[in-house]
Amino acid sequence: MSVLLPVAVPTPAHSALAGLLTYRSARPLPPGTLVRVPFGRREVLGVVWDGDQAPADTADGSIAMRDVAGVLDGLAPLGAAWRALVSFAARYYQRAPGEVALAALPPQLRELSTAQLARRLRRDGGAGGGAPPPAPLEPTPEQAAALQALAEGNGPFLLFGATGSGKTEVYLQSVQSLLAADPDAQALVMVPEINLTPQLEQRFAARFGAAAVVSLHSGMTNPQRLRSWLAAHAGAARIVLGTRMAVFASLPRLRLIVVDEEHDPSYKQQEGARYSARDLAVWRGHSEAARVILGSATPSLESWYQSRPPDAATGDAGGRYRRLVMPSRIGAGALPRVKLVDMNQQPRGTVLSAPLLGALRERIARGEQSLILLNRRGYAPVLHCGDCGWKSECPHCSAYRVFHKIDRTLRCHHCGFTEPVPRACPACGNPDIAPLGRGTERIEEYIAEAFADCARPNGTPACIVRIDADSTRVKGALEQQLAAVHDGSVDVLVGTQMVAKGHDFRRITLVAAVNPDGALFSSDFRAPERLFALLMQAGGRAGRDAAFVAAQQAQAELWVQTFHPQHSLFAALRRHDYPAFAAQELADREMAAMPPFGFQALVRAEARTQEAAQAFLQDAAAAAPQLPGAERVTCYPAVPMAIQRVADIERAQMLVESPSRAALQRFLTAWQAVLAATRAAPAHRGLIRWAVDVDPLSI
DNA sequence: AGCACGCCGACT
DNA sequence: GTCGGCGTGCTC
Repeated sequence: MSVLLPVAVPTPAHSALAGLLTYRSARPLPPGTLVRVPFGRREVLGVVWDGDQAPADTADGSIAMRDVAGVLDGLAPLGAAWRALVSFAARYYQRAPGEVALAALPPQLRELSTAQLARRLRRDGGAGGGAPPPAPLEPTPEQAAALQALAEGNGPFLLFGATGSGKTEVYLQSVQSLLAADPDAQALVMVPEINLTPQLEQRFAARFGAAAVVSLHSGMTNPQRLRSWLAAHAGAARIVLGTRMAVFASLPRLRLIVVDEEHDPSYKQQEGARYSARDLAVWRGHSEAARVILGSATPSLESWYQSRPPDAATGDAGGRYRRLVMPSRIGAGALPRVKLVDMNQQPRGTVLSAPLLGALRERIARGEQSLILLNRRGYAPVLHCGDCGWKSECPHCSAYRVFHKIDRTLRCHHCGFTEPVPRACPACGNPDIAPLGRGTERIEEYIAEAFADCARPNGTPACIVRIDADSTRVKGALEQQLAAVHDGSVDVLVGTQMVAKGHDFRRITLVAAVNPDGALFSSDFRAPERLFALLMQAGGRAGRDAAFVAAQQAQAELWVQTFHPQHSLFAALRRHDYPAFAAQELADREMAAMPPFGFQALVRAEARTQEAAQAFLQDAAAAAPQLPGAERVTCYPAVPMAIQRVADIERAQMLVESPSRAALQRFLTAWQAVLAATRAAPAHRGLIRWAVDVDPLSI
């Protein structure tokens, strides 16, 4: 006598067996139980899933079912809420439930045998524990108002707080009142980067005791991750602090989710199941009746729009989030003065303008620190005429076409419109047109030369340090370089956006963005949003130490060198006015039916040849118009990806768009089978793989 | 994704 | 003659 069980196993993303598999078991096992099951020639970890009758494909006896090989007893089954979250994520992001489920579990669980796990559980059994008496801080009036609104409403909340307004203290006190009110409750606190978890962990551990707090992020070793995961799953950990992966933590008594810096792109997973941890956090909060707080000084336009207040004049009922505002900086200096340098007034080819150079030299002479921000993101190149300002806009879209070096074409990644690269500027005939931002490779060398003759107050030469992905490749290098900045031995710090995040450079009084224009005119429609956030954040770093700034009798400054000083982004930046920037950007997005007013998915295909990759996408789209939802969905032509070839594999993509999220969802779900069938057709032999990215961050 | 099976070039 | 290249096919 045996029972049949649906089991989520890590099946490959796009194979015929994308769903749950059926196994036999000698005894019934509740959903959520972890099991080891034979799969082909190996044995894998699986999760018993929901549904009590055997799936149709196993009922007719055409598939020989195999027996569950082992049960990981001793571990409480994963809860219904967790399974619902995984099911939703798999459905929404178009992946197999097993793939999402197994990716959400700590890797070491996959390797541990039943006996090893039992030993492990005995050892870690006593982890966790009561919190020591917490020491609350007196909240400012703004914080008190936010906390009261948080306590009274259900959310989700968008906490719109300036850099230095004390958002973290609001998180801490929200968690604190939750833990005090409910002795079992758990809180999940997410941050974008691994670098930020140790700092935040210290603050939480200081407030709640080290035993109550565990971390979950990819920088941990597998045993550490397992330990944290088990503590959360058992309810021993009251607070889980982690990066995007933590959104899938098993938290049986979850009551509060905080997403700090909610606008940060690193909340979007960029491989495998491409989920947005911020969006899943909102879904999870709703599903488990947990309060959700999204916090940012420069919210994502999605969250900002979603938190708009009702408008009686237009009859707009408002967004689903509740917006809480904390505009004041505590204990920090005034916001930095913004200085725009019009690069049109500078000699051609200027890297650092004379006024900026002068300001930097002054700081060195006074013994103050400066931060120079380089924009070196791999934006898909947009062509540009240095004489008349022409840029490679798409005549059919409000998007910029991308320069493809490989076949010297300009392609719109939105609608697919393609032309050969013109010989000369179509607007003014200048033959010298080039990708925007060309020549920036030399910036770092130039900066080193520019300050070679500069001396600090004590006469020693100025110290210039560069921090970026290259200079920090060696483990510990970042920490070492940051320490040098903190102890004051560095005068000018040169870096990419990674230095602007989270680090508190209190003695920096000048921040300069020397080449931000690429983001104003980018093929990526979210680039302006990211630039604004970066500049606001970097500016917020400057002059945080009010006493230091006052002692220097200087106001912190944020310098921006641009060929477009009249751009509305800079006008808003000058006033530190995120709402004005967001209003303008949202108006543009609405005109173009882009997110949050439209919904997108991207299908990517990889093949031996570009033709094969595109043909697959075209054929799959050609077979799509009858599918449910298709009447409200637009499939654009397939285009080569911006980075067209990687390791001799050609890559193409197709944009799929709809004004309705539900229609897009229905369409994508139905389309999976078509894509799989298209892949299987003999005509598409050369195709290597394909994958769907729902709500892509860039197209 | 793994991990097989299967059919063609340079080695003991 | 084998060892090993990676093409393609399967996994309840």
